Amino acid sequence: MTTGFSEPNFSHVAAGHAVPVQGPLGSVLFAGCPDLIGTPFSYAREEEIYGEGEDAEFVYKVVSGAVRTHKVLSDGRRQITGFHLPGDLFGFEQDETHRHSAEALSDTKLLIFRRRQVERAANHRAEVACQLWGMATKSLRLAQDLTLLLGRRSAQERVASFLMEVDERLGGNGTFTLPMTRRDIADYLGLTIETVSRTLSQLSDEGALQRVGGRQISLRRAHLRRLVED
Amino acid sequence: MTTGFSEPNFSHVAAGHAVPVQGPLGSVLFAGCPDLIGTPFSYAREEEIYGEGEDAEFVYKVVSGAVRTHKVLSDGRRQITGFHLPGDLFGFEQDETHRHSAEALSDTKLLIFRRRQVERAANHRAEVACQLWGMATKSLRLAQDLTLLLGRRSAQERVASFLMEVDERLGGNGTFTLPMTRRDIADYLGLTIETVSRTLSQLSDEGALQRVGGRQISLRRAHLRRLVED
DNA sequence: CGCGTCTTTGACGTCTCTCAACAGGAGTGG
DNA sequence: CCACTCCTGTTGAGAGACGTCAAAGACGCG
Repeated sequence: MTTGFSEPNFSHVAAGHAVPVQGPLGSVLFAGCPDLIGTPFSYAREEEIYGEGEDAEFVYKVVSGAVRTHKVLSDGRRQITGFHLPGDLFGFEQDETHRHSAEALSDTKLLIFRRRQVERAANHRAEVACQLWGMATKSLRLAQDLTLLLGRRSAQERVASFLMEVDERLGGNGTFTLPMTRRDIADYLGLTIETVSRTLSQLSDEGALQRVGGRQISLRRAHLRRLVED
Repeated sequence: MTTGFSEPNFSHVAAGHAVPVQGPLGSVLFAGCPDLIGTPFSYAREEEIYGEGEDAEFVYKVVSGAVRTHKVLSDGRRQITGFHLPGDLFGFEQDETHRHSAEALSDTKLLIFRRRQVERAANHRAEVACQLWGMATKSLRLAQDLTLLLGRRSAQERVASFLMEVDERLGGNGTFTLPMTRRDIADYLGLTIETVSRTLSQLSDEGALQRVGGRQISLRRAHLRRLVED
């Protein structure tokens, strides 16, 4: 099942992390709209891209690196609503302000678009509006998958499901390095870092995966799949 | 319980009531597109509108009544992903099949649109595509709010937040009758019916609300608001 | 009135959280 | 090269919130 990574939002864009980064002028985002050329921009690890409540002036597309978007309560509880990898578009809002925050997981390159320009293009070109509609629909489906995960799945199911999703997004060969900390994982899965850590140890003991250090993981996918059957 | 299987007999209904189309909220859906006239259709309480995995041939707009959409796991665990009230559009998918099920909470009237027709209209008219984009974005925002609720809020916060949301969507005067069962509430909030019931009793004991029978509720909104501050 | 469904309440179990200590790496400076 | 610190991750013990199981009350409907 899906754990809510936002996937590349336009099917004609090459899928996965191995997207060849086209030069800023070669971006196929909003193809056919030469006026919608994104501006390249770089962010350092843990750098904030925008904060909740700020004016939503720009829209962002990941070129390389990774981004998380999240919401926070006043007492510090945090819920990550999505991880965004190369090819993903994020930061769109209906209102004038962002309803969540966005930060770079690692050193990250983005393309930035002026929201007003994108909206104007959508108003005039059905093709662009349909792309945006499709993007929103896809994000919605991912959010609803996450809803099921958070509302009805155990800690073990959440972690197993998460690992399989990461594997898929990062190449799907069963071996990868987690690009985020335990805290990010916990705040995405609605758990604590201790529960995430314990669950990983338990999965390792059961032979569902092998670990090298904290981040590098090899999955036994058949084993994991049995744990999250729906 | 539902015995009647809803099989939208299109031509029959269309013949019966070819009616001008306008939502009760006054919004005209797909204005300026006379070819996008929805067909009225009625569903009984608890009747299935469509099921997970079925072909997504139609899109639906609520005229009166209420609808729930949900996902289920093979062992019966259920997560309601949304309640849809008059004016809401639901049932749109990116793929060819529905990723969740939809049922009528109470006797419900809908407008049914052929998905292909809507998509064709969106492809030609930026105005229509923008409407669809806006509705999808609104649903997305609600889904992300639910994500935070499920991932990081206590049972009391979930129930209190839910009650305020229902109040708002049902007029916002603080007194209303819940249109759904405890099971629906529980499956929406990621809790059990016992926990929902106990939490309601507790809120009542604390003076945060008053109850008449099982469904009718008067909120002390100032009190409730303190419980869900973010 | 009788029956089924929905809701409430109680007793108990358990999964996850909280609090706390410790281990392993990476970076820094002596 | 080693000592030190910071940061992330792991593990343990105990607590607490919510779930499970069970029974009884409330409500609606034929």
